[in-house]
Formats: sequence, structure tokens, C-alpha cells
Amino acid sequence: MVVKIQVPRGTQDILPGQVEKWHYVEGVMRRLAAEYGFQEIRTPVFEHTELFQRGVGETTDIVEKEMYTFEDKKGRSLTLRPEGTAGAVRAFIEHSYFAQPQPTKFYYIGPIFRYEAPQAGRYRQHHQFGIEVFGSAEPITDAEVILVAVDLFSRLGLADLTVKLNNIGCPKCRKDYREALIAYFRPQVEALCADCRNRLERNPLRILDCKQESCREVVAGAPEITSHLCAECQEHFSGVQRYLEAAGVKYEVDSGIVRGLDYYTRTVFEIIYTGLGAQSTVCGGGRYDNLIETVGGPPTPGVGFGMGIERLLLTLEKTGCYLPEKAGPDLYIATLGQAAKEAAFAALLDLRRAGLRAVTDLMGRSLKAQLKYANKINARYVAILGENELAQGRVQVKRMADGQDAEVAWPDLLAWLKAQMQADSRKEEEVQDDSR
RNA sequence: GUGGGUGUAGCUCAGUUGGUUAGAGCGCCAGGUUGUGGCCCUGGAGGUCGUGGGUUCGACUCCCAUCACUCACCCCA
Repeated sequence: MVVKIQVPRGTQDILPGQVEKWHYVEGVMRRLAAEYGFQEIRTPVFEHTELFQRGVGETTDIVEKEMYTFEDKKGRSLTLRPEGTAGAVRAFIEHSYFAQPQPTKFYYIGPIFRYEAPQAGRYRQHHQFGIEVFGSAEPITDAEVILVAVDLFSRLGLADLTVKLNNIGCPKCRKDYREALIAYFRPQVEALCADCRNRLERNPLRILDCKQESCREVVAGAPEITSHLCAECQEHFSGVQRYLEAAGVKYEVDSGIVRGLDYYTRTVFEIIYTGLGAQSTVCGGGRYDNLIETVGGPPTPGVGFGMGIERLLLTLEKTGCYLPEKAGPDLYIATLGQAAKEAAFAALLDLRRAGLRAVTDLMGRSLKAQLKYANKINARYVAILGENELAQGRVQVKRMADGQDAEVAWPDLLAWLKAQMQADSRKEEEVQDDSR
């Protein structure tokens, strides 16, 4: 060991014990997405930098200071994706999905990169589960997208999340509103923090979700977007709300929800859990009716969300929701003597092909040490194969949970174990039923 | 980018007003006689005390710098 190399700042290894939890939530996500008619798309983790500049917006924090941008050997500017929508949109256009029956419903699961100062619930590489619906401008689509997130949370056993909903208008009404905001804030510039003074001309909408006490007071009296929406946006907004109510989704209208990406139009929403430290947003998304055109496709509306998997897992852990533990093997074969070792080695082949998770000693340990090891790795059953057993064509099998022993004919081991394990899991179910 | 906190064995942490061979618990490895886990007992491996410099007869301990981790601001998933 010369110089200890650690993971890059803000990244982490997902180790055994943790990775099972990832598999579990990813499994729920994939099943759910399929049930809602979404198909998986896998796009590159890096794209041409220009895609994000055009898509996400030049003035956003993400593009201004958070992108991992580099040049490849031919001098092309590439960027590790700082969000998931742009790549999906690019693929939609590149493969002419717009010429297919609409809507197009994609989902993705993968890493996202942002150069930020890491802290609780925030990383430089994190993972998102995201969905996108292209082609539909109907309010029912916005509601369905939100419903996917809400349904996912409820399937994972999560109850105390809050859906915050807002409508930031289309370019037409947003222009009006922008002017109204500037007109409102300009006389009170002195009361705003330095950041917000900056935002005033560039992006006054952002002042609305400033956390500074002084700014919040000023914001309290600011005109609300809702009163500046055009008739179409208003209708759309109430439509979304009607569908959400029809599906029994609880939500709060919050005019402070603005979102940090420029491409949003009309519907924006966040799903938050207060309990993650400073980071409360687990899922955020909205409608982006001009994005596809901006990136070079035909005018096509879209809605989607991104959900942070790390934050989701943190939330599940904090709220005590079910998460799988590291599982040990079904069977450990402890052997005594070379002949037994060889017999076990060969037998494992069949056991594994039958779907059993089965292992044996690779360390040359004594029988006792093998048993200790089997116990430590949480093996469900241990089969003991020594010279005596080999000679008699039998094997001793021990259930580790209670130490119960059985003698089984060596060729019957697989069948016997399968039957036992089935009986075990039936018992577990009964226990669960009783506790209900 | 800015501020606060923390860096001692694989992990969680002790380490007295600076004093000699830096400790514990857990974990790991091996044993506790003939072939049987969890409990108990014994032994062992494992640390340039984050790194570099300074003060001092002497630094894990004090000072400076640096790096890393962490929390927060900003922003977001």
C-alpha cells in the first residue's frame, strides 16, 4: 500500500448488505413502471455538452457550475449527465420516436453527476429513477406522472410524504408574471439578500423559494403566479388537480415550488420528506412543453420526474420501512477429508443448477471452523460430509436456526432440502399471518 | 465557492496537566485433544496516531498549513 486511494469526493461504493436494498427498490420501480406502460431506456452517461446547455438552460446552476465537463481526445466537449431528461429527449428525437404512436413513455434508472459540495443526502454521483411521457399535453398525463411517484412510495410503505404542486405557466403568462414580479420586488431591493438582488433581473422566479428570512418576508406579499396564468394554463392546472383528486392523491398547492431547470412549463411538483437533513426533495418533476423543440425535435409536449434513489433509501430507512437484509446461502457443505471434499465439490454443481445458493469450504478449515464460518455467514443449512457418511452414502444435515439434525441419503439431499425450505417458508408465512 | 465540526487498529471509540514498549470493545485468524456453529476461555495478526512543517530535552497531546470526511449555506434528487 503506497498511497491510499479513496472514492472520489461525493461518490460512494454500494457494498453487499446495501446493494440488496437497491435491487429491491429497483425491482419495485421496474414492475411499477411496466404496469403503467413505461418502457426502459438506457442512454449514455455522457452526452455532448451542448445538449445540456440547450436543454437544461444556460442560466441554471446546473449548467453554470455543476457539470462534469471534459474534452475527449478529439477535442469534443462532453459532459457527464447532470439530469436524466435531456438524454431521453435526445434519444426520442434521434430515433424518430415522434413518428411512432404517441405517447412515448420511457423510464430510466441510472447515475447522475453534479459537481456540488456533498452533504447529507447529496452526492456528486447519485442515482435517479425517472420517467418521461412525450407527446401528450393533456392534464391527465401530468396527473399520471405524479401518480406513478405516489404509487411507488405507497408500495414501498411510505406514508408521510408531501406532494407539492404548482403551475408556473407557459412562456406567455410567465412573461407577464415575470414583469409583475420585477415590478413588485424592485422598490424593495434593499430588503433582499445579495443572491436575490442578482436574481431580480435574471430569474425573479427564484426569489420565491429563497430561504433567507428577510427575503421570505418580502416574498410573502409578492403576486402569486396563479393570478397571472393565462386561461389555458389555468384550465390545465385545474384539470391536473381534478385527476389527482379522482385518484385520491393528496397534494398541496405551493406557489414557492419553482424548480431549478429552465425547461419547465406549467406543472411543476416536488415530493418531499422532512427528515433527511437539509435535503428534503425525494422526487421532483414537471411539464416541459418546449424542451423537445429546443433540443431540435418537432414541437412535442412532455412531462416527467426524477427521483433520487439515495434519498429514497434514506427515507425508507428513517421511517423504518421494510428493506431486505443481506442473505446467507441456503446450504453450506462442510467436509472432512479429501474424498468428501471432492464429492461435495461435484455435488454442488447440481445443487446450484437447481437454484440453491450453495457453497463449501475454500479455506482448508477444520470441521469446527467450517461450522463457525457457516454460522457467521448466516447459512440456513449445513450439510456435513465426512468419511463415514461417504462410506454409507448418507449426509448429516443441520438446520442452523435451531440446530436440528437429520440424516439424509446423499443422492436425496437436493429433494430433501427443497422440501424443507418450502416447509420453512410456509411456517414463516403463518407467523406473519398471526401477527396481523 | 463559503462557514462550522471531526480525523488514533477493519469498525466504534479511550488516551490523564506534553513523558518512555499507544489501549479497550467488537471484528478477523488460530486453538480449548478423537468429526459439529451460536455462549465462554486462551493466543495471534493488525496502527508511519490523516499528511507536512514548527515549538520542545521529549508531541497522539500545543501551533501553523494541507488533505479527507462530515454538517450547513447556495442549489437540488
